[in-house]
Amino acid sequence: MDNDTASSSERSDFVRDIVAADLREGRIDSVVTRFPPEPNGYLHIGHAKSICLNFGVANEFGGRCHLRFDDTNPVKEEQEYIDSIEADVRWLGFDWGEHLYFASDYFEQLYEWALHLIREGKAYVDDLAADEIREYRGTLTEPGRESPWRERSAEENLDLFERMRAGEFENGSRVLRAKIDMASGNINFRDPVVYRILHSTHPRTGDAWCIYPSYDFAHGQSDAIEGVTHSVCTLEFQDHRPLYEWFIANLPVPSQPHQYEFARLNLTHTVLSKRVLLRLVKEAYVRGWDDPRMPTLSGIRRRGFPAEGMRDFAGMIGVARADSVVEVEMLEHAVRSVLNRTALRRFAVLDPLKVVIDNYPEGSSEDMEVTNNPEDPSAGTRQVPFSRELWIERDDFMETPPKKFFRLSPGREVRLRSAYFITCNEVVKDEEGNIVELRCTYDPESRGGSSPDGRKVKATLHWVSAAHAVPAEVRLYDHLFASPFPGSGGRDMFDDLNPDSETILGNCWVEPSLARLPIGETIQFERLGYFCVDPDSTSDALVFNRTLTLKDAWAKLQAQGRQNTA
RNA sequence: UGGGGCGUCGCCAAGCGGUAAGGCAUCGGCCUUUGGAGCCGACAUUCGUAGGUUCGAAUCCUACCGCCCCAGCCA
Repeated sequence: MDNDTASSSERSDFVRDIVAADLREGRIDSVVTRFPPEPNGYLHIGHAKSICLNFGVANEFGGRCHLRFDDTNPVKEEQEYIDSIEADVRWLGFDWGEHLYFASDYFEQLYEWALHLIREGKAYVDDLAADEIREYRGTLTEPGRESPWRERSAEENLDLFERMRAGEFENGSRVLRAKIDMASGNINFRDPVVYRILHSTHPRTGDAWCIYPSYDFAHGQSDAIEGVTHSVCTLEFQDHRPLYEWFIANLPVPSQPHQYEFARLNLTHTVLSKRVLLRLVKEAYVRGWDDPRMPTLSGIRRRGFPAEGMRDFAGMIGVARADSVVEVEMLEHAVRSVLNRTALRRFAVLDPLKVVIDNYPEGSSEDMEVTNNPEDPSAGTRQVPFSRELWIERDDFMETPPKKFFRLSPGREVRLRSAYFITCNEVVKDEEGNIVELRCTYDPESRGGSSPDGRKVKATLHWVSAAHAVPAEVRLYDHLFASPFPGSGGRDMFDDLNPDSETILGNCWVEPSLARLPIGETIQFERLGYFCVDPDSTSDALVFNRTLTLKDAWAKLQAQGRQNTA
């Protein structure tokens, strides 16, 4: 398991500080954490932060991390989500070993503990309807009122609760509530609901139960059962911590876990909300949970992001308690940095322009040796066929080049990467004046890409031999949301969706070796960006996804120019 | 206006009484057979504000200001 990237293991944060101190001062013998997803959707980048934290801490301190599904609400949960979550955590690079658990494994024990509370006079069955409970709860500034059913006898409560379990009552007709303090400033203490009636089939327990524990009643006790020492969750659960502790203190649980909260991840141009992601999928704004534009782990995987980049990112952003919004550029940097080191370089032309080399022998071809990865000599070289007719990128040519355009133009000589120097002599156009072909000559002495006379050239272009190239579809991706803060300023988030988040190019040519690239491997199209094969590919129809562009100084210049003239 | 949190560079984030790490972004320069990568340099006299304690404060105290979370039988 490659969990110890430099960035994550060297960094410290308040959670790691607490764990280190607890270990050092003997409060615990070994650390136990858990990642507790509810299987009601797919995991996203925000979850990755939590996964890296929980598994990372366990790995670094020689403890263990459990994967526990918080499956206490059967109306929203599905087996599909359980399966995808397991696959995503594994993909991220973490291993829970034998420690796969489900809150539903503890339903019987939780039920016993509910009985315990009733016997102690610390819980009661309430007949109030949901809206009445809300009314009785009071407001943020006014205390609540006690339910008329609050003082039932333990016997009556026991009888009613058993009958709730037996299925005698309808959904919503009664709940079990902890009896704490209706006047507490902390609303979680105003007799929180502990069990509700839900006649619903559960993905794991089927129809064995029709009452289900609430999050507050299930979570801490599950931690206690598993011997979790540090129960790490996000900030919105801070107010629940006193309740978490109340249950632990009032129940005969086998261990004393503690809860710690950190700030959840927010990313610019991105929405990390299961509710919104579910809507994007259900209302077909995207093609599915694994659409390459989705911030889900399955989405970024399909997009070509390496798990290592995701982990490095988690290490870079740190863990703290202050609300924050991380710029996506940081994630993109982490991904590019891994890919620059590992991705094989290949040639592909996305918007082809024909080049004919007049002085190159007709009908012949030769193999050029091309470096696979200049960052990694051990990646070796490959042979790429070269011939008289080639495709180059349309925007690598300009008939009347502006000041800082270094690429090909009439009369100008450039290098074809790892091949020859060529000079453009003639621009061929159709009746409408569109450039359809460039007539060029090459310098046979410049084979490999340098001239014996030491002649310099200002640009290097990528190319593909027309006779050998393989056709492909290439899907370009950009931020799903055009605004850095979707939905800010009172706008509807969905109005901030980027209409150009996906651009499909159907007329691309890639070098022959790409016909056999396996799904899941991300490579670099030289000078263009990182790409991977999409699972939509078939043996005779290649489809590539653009993972990320390369940083592009020329594009930036152009953008600035456009801004200045606008 | 109840309760709980948080405020250090454009964005993350170290710092835990001894005189502001690092990363991303940005801007220069070098180098380059990817306008990629790499390299070098610049980038907070100041830590929400105002007072106080101290030889010394981002770190301690007080007050104020701002932002976030909580009124699901969701998690």
